[in-house]
Amino acid sequence: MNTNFDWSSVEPKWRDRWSELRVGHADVTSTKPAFVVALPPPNITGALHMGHASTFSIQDTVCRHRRMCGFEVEWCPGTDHAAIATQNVIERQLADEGTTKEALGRAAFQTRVDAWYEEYGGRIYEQMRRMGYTCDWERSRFTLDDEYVHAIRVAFKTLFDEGLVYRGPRIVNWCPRCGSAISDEEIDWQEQTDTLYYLKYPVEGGLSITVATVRPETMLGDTGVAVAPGDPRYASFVGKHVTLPLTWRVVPIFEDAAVRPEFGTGALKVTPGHDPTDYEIGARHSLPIINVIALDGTMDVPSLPQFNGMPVDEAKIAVAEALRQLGVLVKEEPYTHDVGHCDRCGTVLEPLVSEQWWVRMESLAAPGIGAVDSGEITFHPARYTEVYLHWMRNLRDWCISRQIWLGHAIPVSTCANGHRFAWIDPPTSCPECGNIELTNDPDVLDTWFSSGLWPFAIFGWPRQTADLERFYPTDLMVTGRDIIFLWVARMIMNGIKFTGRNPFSDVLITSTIQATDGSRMSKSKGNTVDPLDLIDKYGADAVRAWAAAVCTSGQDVRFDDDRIASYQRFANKLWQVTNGFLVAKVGNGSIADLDVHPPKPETLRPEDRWMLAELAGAVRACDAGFTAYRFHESVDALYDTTWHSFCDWYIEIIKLRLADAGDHESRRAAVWTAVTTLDVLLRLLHPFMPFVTEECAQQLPNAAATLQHRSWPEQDPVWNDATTTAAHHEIGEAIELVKRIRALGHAGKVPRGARDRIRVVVRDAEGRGINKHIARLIGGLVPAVVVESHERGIDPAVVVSGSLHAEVVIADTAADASATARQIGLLEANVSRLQAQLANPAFVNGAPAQVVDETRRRLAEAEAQLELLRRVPSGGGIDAAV
RNA sequence: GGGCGGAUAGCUCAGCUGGUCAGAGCGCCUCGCUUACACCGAGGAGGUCGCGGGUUCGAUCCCUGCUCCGCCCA
Repeated sequence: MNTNFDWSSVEPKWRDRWSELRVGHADVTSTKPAFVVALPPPNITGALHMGHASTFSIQDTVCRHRRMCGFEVEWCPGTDHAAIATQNVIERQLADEGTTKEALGRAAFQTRVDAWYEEYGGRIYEQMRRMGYTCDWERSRFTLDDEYVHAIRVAFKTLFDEGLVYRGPRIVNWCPRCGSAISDEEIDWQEQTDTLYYLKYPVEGGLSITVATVRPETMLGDTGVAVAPGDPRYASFVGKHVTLPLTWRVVPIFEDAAVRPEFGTGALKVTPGHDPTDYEIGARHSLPIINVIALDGTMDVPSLPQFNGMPVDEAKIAVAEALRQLGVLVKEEPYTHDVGHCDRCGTVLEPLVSEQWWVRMESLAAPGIGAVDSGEITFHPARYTEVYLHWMRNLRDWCISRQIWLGHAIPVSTCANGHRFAWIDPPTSCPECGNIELTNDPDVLDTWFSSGLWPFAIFGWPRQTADLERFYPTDLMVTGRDIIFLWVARMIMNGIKFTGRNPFSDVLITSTIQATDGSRMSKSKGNTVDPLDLIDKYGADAVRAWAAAVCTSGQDVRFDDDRIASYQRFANKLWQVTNGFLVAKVGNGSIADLDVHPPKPETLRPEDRWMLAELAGAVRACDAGFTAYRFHESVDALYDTTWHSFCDWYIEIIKLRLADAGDHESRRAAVWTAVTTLDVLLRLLHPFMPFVTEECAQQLPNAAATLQHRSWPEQDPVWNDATTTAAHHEIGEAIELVKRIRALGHAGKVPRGARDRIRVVVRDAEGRGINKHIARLIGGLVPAVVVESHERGIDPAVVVSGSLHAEVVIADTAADASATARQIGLLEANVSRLQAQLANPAFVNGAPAQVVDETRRRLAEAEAQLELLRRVPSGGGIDAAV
């Protein structure tokens, strides 16, 4: 018989149960207050990775919590068509088959895509179910759904008609492999070491000026040389002209603030056609733009056939060599810098000017800034507020067109008469002139354009659906910080623009999961961790609890097997105390035997109230964690209370009472307290560890079909009343005393069967015996016999805890004075420190009275304890005090 | 170049608005297979809280400089 928690058999059972009960489904007609989360849609053909596991787990935890708090929770899941990523996959497949998408044609290519979606689509949903997520699966959305496409077209047409979307030539980040523009936010910057070339250009009047560049091949497209304003080295050059070698073009020297005088020589070659900064400089000085690099990443310089058609890498060498021949290349040195790569395929990006669709951001950004600036939308942790605002205040127009085949076609057509118009339903004629010869725009939309509509498009916008009415705006957005710009910002701007409302009120940015060594997890490095493997190894509960315990501090988190394992052991501990102890032992194997009629408060023993007070603390800490989005505080408090307060102390304390069948009233109070405590803890833990808590709760009396139907625990007045507070203090002292007795070298090592060799006398501060109940309780916890007095002439070891102290004697063994001596040493150090503090008039006068009083109290207590420890062992006459 | 975050026990990390805040988990050492749990229990060792200044009666916690990591923006 397996005596441990077996998640592999328990998890499928509860997944099915939650599904049957439609736990995740929200009733649009419910009268409960709504709590809504829009799941950031993962790629439809992707696999669950650690980033998903952490952000999704937290969303599920919050949703489960809110359900128990009485909210109608809508957690709407969905998937993204991931155009570039999917197209890359299909293209690789085609390459393996020795063909290309162009050879295949659009229609056949689409068939391949559909087959791919068919085969792998929805796989991630299965993986999410394995994590125990309670999304509203019945409302799941896909960004290629007809209804969603409709929303995208309406949004686009609105922007188009208002002039907020335009088409025009501008510099873009071009991926030669994908054959498409990508946005600034999709650049993967990688550090690499190249050569910095110093080129000495002739200047009119026999002078020369030297520029530094890592891209000599672009000099074929240079149209100027810039220096920093007021740079004394070049003051006399400004206004003169340079004759560029090779092209023999004559270009001006001028000043521009973008030039960093300390870089290179302080003179910058300006290539508006192939560098974003240069493009802006060129615009400021009306420089011509010359394209010298084609869309396929080869040189496009027909007038220089020796370079024309050459890949840029080769051209760089060739141009440098040609310049060297001319004596223009005067110096080379290694140079390390960041180079932009396509974050989808890793190809080095080529900045170049091309015709694209753009969104004017200014008027969209302003209200998006206001919503966060005013506090209507709150970021957690708060420091991301500034990150967001800084980005929003420096927005450039957003390139939304992509030259790929897969995705949402840009809903724009042009008629034979040149009228260009946006449409919602595919048009048959020009709305302006009726012409029926229409040409559709060949580009597709950036996927972030479509997913930026997510929080309202999922509920049917632009139609005024019941869902939209009920569930929008949403409440919480949980995601990683890498997509604050790509996504969160766009959702906020779009939400305000199209619905007039903020799409959510709170944004929780979770930490990034790093590899064990602190490096970035990536497939190419081969250091990724598959969450499904973790589930197999430790159970979904452990993975989820770990995610919650670790992923909300805002700091990056290193993956840690051992830490996850600790939550797996915790799940086992919960299962053991429930099934192995309460049900099997206390209940004699049957729930029915767990007599849990509420006892009269006066029959509760101090230790019962101690447990309830600890429980109250757990509820408070757990609630505080949820409120502040600091879930590790919740998890830590629940872990500690469950394992240490409940299992280590309370259960151990009541074992004697439970064994005493004669005292029904006491037994009932203990069973009730234990079951009540466990029931509350299970409910508190359920959002974090849903499987094991369901399994355990099912073993308790009056179980509901699922903990999701139970209410969130609220504190009972009894947990916090004066009697309980006093009991908490009293038992706390007793527990501390037990720890100190155990810490006596001998006591800890005496075999349990020989406990009568150790005798303990427990007394209060005045040296009187303490009440029998507490004495018996202590006796049950230490391997010793508690007696009323020692025989004359034996020196006991003494330990002290608050108002209690214990004198310990071990038969046939000299008293271990070292523990006592050590405690004396600690107390002496403490006393002198506190005395010094109180002797300082600046402290007594300057510190708050409360702090001074507390310091005095601690000093008095330490002195009293010290006095006791010094007196008793040497006094010898222990029994005289009785 | 600008900005943000981090530097606390051997490891991974908690420590919210300065006054028991020096903690947890894992690892390690010593005991114990005690009738829920060896996926366990009891006990223990281990840190001048990166370095230098400063503010304060008092700083891991505030300010400043420095060093070393990581990230973002340019």
